[in-house]
Amino acid sequence: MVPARAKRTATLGADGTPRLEDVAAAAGVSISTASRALREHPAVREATRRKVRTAANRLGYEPNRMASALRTRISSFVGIVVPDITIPFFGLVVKAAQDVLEAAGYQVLVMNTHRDADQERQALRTLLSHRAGGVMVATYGGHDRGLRIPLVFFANVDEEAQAPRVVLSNREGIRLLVEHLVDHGHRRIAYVGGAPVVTSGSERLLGFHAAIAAAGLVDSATARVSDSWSAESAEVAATELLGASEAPTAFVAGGDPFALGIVKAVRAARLRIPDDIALVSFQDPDRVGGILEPPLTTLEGQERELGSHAARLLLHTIEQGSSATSAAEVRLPARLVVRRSCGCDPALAHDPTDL
Amino acid sequence: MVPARAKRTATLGADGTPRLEDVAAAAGVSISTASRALREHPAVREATRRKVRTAANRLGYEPNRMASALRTRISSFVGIVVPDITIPFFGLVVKAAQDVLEAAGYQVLVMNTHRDADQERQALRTLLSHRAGGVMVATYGGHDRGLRIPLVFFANVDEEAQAPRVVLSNREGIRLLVEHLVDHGHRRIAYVGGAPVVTSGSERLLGFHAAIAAAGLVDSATARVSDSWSAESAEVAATELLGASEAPTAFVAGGDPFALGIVKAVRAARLRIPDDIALVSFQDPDRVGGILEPPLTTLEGQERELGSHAARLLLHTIEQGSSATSAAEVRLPARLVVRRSCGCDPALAHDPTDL
DNA sequence: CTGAAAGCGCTTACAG
DNA sequence: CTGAAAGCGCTTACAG
Repeated sequence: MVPARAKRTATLGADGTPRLEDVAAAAGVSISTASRALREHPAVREATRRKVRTAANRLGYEPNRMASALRTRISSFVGIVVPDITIPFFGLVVKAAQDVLEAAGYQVLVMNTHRDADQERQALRTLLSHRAGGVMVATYGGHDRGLRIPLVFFANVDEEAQAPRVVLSNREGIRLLVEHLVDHGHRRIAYVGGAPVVTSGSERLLGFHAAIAAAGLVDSATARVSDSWSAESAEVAATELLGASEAPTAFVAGGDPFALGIVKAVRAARLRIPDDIALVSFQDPDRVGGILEPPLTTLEGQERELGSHAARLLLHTIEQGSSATSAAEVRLPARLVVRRSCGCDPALAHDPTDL
Repeated sequence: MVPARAKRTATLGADGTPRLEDVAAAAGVSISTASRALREHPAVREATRRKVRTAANRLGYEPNRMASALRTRISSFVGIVVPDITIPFFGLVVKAAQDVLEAAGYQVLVMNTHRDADQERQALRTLLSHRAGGVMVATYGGHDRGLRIPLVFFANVDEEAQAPRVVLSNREGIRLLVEHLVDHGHRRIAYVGGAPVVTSGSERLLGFHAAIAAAGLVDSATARVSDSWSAESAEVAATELLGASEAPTAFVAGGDPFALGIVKAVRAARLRIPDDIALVSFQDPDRVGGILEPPLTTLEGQERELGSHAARLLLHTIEQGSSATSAAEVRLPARLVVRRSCGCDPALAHDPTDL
């Protein structure tokens, strides 16, 4: 004879976790009823619901989302594809996106591509194999336009693709930076930024050329560009520019690593910022604030806005189904944050034209 | 009559993606054979294999990993639970772990707990519902000891739990830092670090008291502690300590935000590092290097080692099954990196006792 | 070497 | 209000 207790012990699933079947058995109802009760289906008597919930709690039942996703065809995943999650900019964007995506019930799969189109392709395949409900990507060119997943681009975009996107005001931002230097009286302004192989590289570079032209300055080979987005490459470029005969009096950095490299080059040349050389940057390498001396005049960081906007846009795109594949574009406005590296003393004046 | 082409067009699965069934039909074989062919099963004729592969490629077939995971009971997920992925320390650890985990065929689900035990519990439940094969956690106390998932702790550990762990040499590291200051001749040394609610907080604090005692110094309420791990809290604490009658001549920071707060407090007091006040830190807030002036004497960063060790340990634990739940502990050795904030001039001498 | 059938853990029309 | 049955897309003994 089997002891009474043994009858109570549920026969767990083969993987050791209790299944719906075990909950149903423990509650003395059918599997269908157990399923409905747990998902608050209205057509379940309150008493039954309670019985089932109690059993589920007692067994520590946690529904298998792989199984329910398979059955309902509702994915619980969304992918985010970035060059590298340890780059602070992307880390912050991903975090902001993750917060809204998780609130919507999705689990986020973050994939790093290391700025490599092949790895991006691979990441997208992996996401497809997990039947991600949608994907956010900051592209390096590796996505396949025939991909059958709702997709939104952020930061780095494939211009040709028919997909919604949310981007920074790259050109406009660089223009604000250049104009500010011009207001300070600078005429020989150099640019060090990312290579135009990706949106953030190309739009900022274009923006620099346009702004220089608009200011009526001569644009004489003072733009340097790097594939690696490294401080080292920027340091080399800035050192070279500083050593030229007609050396620049001011630098525009096309991103935080570039600003850092420029700072190092200027220090190595025993020059001072802003006294000898002015510096403004698209992004601030000193994200926590207060480390870098002097603090940099930059654009306002918009990682959170970028991430949450892109996430909401993706959610929207997923809901739409494949019906409306309009290529909505959200462009976040650029705002200048004046600090000291440009030559301003924010404590005294906010408008550099007052100087 | 159906046109010939229609017969070729596979009937896709209800979610629009081709299924194994579609590949099989296109290749003119059974579903079982298609499955075997795609997974390189030896008992499949080369010609058949080729037919199937061709069909799969033509259709853009990507196996549904949810379905295969369900069938094989082999999870494709592993979870990593951290306080906040945007904290550089955790970002780097996660990245390193992700690299080894992905190489082993897993997808990584990163969960943020915001230093909240309840959110940690919730994260673990979510991971369970996705039938993660294992979990790496830097705990804030929210994990359930009855959790049925292979688990390894990293950085922040539950001492009571029976689980493998990989941690920094917190005590030893702080001792190296304190001893170095003592070698510089300091006698009034203050500590600002994290609250002892988590391993990195408690072990470092304990390490400070022990090191001070070992050096024969008086330990007079010069240790300040913060729950928030914020630079702001450290700035307040350091300002207070600097204003005291017997003000410290040197600070030990229990983590990077604390170092930053101390730097700010010292600057605000118009004191210089290291001339007026020496500073050493468990971690370097200037991760890219070269921003902070003077560069900080710290311990060597071990994020990559921590991440990859923990990942490998988890992989090992998963393989073992539930059989061997030994609580292996890996403790990474602490190494001092002498820079300038302690008073050393690394260009002149590496051994401070030479000064 | 290949195929038919069972089953992983769920959900949901369809009956009752 | 509840249950039996089919099926999501796979894999894998079991026959042949």
